Amino acid sequence: MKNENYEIDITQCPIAPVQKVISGKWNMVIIYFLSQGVMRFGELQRKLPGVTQAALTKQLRLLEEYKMVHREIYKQVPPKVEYSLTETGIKFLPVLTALEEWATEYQVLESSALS
Amino acid sequence: MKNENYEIDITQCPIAPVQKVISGKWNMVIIYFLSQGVMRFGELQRKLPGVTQAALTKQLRLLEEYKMVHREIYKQVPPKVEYSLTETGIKFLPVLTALEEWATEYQVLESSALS
DNA sequence: CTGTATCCTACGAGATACTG
DNA sequence: CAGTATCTCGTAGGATACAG
Repeated sequence: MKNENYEIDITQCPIAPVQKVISGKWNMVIIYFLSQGVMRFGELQRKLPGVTQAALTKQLRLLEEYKMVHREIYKQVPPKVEYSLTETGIKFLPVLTALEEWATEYQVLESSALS
Repeated sequence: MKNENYEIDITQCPIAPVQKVISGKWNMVIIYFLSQGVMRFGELQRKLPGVTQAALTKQLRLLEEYKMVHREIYKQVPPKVEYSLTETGIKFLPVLTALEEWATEYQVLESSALS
């Protein structure tokens, strides 16, 4: 009961199955920041202006489910939770780097060639 | 009136501004298929099982706006429209390749390490 | 501090029917 | 063939309040 409702099953396109991982408003941004090191919930939230606790939590749970991020809970008061990339998440970084490079170029285009 | 309503403006994360380009259910898949060559509307639709004309059209218009795809209209009856990647779109391919590689590995994980 | 639990709204995207 | 025009629905994601 995890991807039964996900109708994209195209054998012709290898990226279709992982489309959900890269979608989502904050996914990539979260991964980006986590690539710089382990972070606590609050830290992460402060990095993402405009995200609400509820939204951030939901996104993190998703990324956890996708095995992208690891959640380390410290049993203490006040609570402390640290997020970090998993092996799979780390293997994803080349994608992020490529995207980052492209984004930089793209921005140049946007400010020159576009209206 | 194009990104005024797009509140992510984080200077700290370079990929935030292009997040919209990679989101969307079909964007990446479309780019993937267009990377294999110029395609007509109908061809593209047949490649994407489950997509409706309305949805595909909308996505293509978006990708056009993002300067990712080029739309070539042949003034004739019946109409013929060909879609292809722009320069920006082609520069994006490394990202797609990286994602593709990762996706392949990821699939392996999903079928072995996951329940 | 790090969450849940609701409520609410905007938007993506499918279904369907119609046009040049 | 390649679109538009509506309608509808599900869901992502914001606001807010409360909890351990």
